[in-house]
Amino acid sequence: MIKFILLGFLNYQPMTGYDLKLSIDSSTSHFWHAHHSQIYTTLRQMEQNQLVTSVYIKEESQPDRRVYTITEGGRQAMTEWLGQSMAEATQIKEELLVRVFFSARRDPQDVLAELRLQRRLHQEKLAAYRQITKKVPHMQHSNSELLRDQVFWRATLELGMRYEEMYLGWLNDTMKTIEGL
Amino acid sequence: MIKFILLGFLNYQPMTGYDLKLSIDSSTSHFWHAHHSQIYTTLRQMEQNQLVTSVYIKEESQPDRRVYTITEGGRQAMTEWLGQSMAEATQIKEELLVRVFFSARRDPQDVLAELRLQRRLHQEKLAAYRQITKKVPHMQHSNSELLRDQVFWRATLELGMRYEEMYLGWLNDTMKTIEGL
DNA sequence: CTGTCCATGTAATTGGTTACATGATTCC
DNA sequence: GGAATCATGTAACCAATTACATGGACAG
Repeated sequence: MIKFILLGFLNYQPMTGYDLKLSIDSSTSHFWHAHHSQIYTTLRQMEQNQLVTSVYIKEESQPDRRVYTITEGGRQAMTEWLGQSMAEATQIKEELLVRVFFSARRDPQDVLAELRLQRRLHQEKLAAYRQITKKVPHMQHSNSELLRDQVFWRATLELGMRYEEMYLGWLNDTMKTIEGL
Repeated sequence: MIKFILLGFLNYQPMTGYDLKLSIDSSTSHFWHAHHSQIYTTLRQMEQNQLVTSVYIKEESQPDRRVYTITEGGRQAMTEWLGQSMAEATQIKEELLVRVFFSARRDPQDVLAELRLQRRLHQEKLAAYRQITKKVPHMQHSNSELLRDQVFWRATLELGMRYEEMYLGWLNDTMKTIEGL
């Protein structure tokens, strides 16, 4: 999966592993994150499979960099991947729900404390999303290609925000239910 | 993670790997699923770590079964795990959002078709959740311990439903946005 | 006679996380 | 003097998926 995120970004412009890590952290990490170790190793694999090429650039007074460029084969692989629609809905993996599921025998006060902590964390996430949304419109007067991209980027942000709002509502209601026990 | 789901169920009663698979499929799979291969191998590991014990039961005219029972150590491990609250919010992994993020250059009709397909899948999920909720109240007149469990089970179901509703709303709105391009 | 249910496992591989490891520059 | 930024990698490990493998009972 991370392979296609890397191809997606390299399709815009050549980049180093480090740049890619920054790009991911500030955009797709909300729905798909990666550690630098995985990024570097995946890029190497992709080079072996001729999806990208790389040049090693010696710098003075700065660390050397390895710049990756997407190949025609890489573009094809990306187009092909986007070409066939996902045929299933993603299955959720939520550790907190596992914990809630088995929480009947726990001290309700402990459960409430945990949910309160989660509420704080999700409030922070929501606030972070809102910060990003404020920044995106600044690019409004750019070319139409970027404008098109922004529509789709915003859509992903939008889901992130609705998710956090939904989650916060659920946390509050669940806390009320537990208080009423 | 799957370890604690298995401990959680075995805390109710002794079970075989097969039973555990069925239990997971009909309950926690909405927020944490597992293949039978993982369940069987994890149970073996857990036995080595003395969290569970097993007895092999020879059956006639039915397949033999291996019944697992939780140990005192297993109970402790579960209590300890529940004891320390999660300190982070779970990070989402949504393949569809990766696809949407990089969909600006795709034919909008293809994107719309994909989202429509997703809508159908999520509608089915929501319908399935609603079916389950209808069945749970049947156990209303059971003992208070089970009743307490049900509160927490319902809470997880509730998040599942809200999630699907939110997702469907987002799909519809995103489709509208794309149609307007 | 075909498919589904019951029931259990192993093996291979991929994907992802955590830890280890280095080193210069710049800002406070 | 210390922390943060830039920049790249390897190694070990754990978790999870997919595929391989078997076989009787029973219902349609």
